[in-house]
Amino acid sequence: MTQMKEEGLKMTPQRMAVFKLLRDKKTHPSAEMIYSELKHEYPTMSVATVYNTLSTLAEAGLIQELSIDPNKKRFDPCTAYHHHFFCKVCRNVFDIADDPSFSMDIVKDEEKKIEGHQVEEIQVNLKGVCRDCRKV
Amino acid sequence: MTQMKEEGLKMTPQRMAVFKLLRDKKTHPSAEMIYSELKHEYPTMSVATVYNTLSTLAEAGLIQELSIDPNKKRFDPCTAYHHHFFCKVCRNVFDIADDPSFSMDIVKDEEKKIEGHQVEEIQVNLKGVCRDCRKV
DNA sequence: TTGGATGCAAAAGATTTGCACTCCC
DNA sequence: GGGAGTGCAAATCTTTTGCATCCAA
Repeated sequence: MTQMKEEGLKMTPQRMAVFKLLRDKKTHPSAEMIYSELKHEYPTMSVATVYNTLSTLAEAGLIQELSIDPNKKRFDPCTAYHHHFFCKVCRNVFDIADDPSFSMDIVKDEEKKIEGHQVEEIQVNLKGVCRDCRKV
Repeated sequence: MTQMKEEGLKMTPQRMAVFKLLRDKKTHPSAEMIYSELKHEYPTMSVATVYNTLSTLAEAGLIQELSIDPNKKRFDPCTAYHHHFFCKVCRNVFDIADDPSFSMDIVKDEEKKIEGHQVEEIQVNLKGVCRDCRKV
């Protein structure tokens, strides 16, 4: 939580609540999901604040914005490199460990260029049906 | 273009126009971009038709829906496996060849499961600043 | 002929914006 | 005290939906 202070961000209750909720959940929630959960504890909190906070935290590199759910942005408190799996049925996002038998060399070198483009970020998105939904 | 017929889809002028435009452009346009371009040639075409057509073509496997632009869905007429690069400055999407030094074994096996999840689709998304925007 | 496709407008869902007020540093 | 952060509502942008009409097969 002190990482926020290190980044020069003001430690407001709202920001800490968003950051904490993101860390406590493994669901990679969207802004709306975060808002729904927090408004019980912080009845005056507004959606705008949630959106503001999420982009501030993402810019500071404390969280990661995922482009895996086709309908909305999802957020991950873990910025270490790993893959994600999106279930087309339940729409949950799962973390996938960066197994060596299933990784890319490129990711080891953040400064690498590809076909002349400066790569700053890599997201590996798997989609399908998750283990829970397959059973149904 | 005959692929549409093979998939049992009606060959309407609107569908053919969307499919053709997608093939002629390398920009991986969004629905809105496609609509803007086509409404000159087909003044009565509606956005709904563009959206309908895109999801129909995607379901039939003739095009691919990309989750790389955080703000909107983008579409790719090439369904062969390859990576994509998204420029945060100009917001263009570039194709990246699936170089062996930069690929994943997993993609060779469409039926593979990962951590119990059934994988149907893989998208590798690179983000950063494209070669053209770096020069500016 | 006829069921699927289209066009239109309204609605829904996600995100942003403007601005006055608040409160962290 | 000052400026960043917040709350609220309205606006914007993307996508979906309902329904009457149309047309490819």
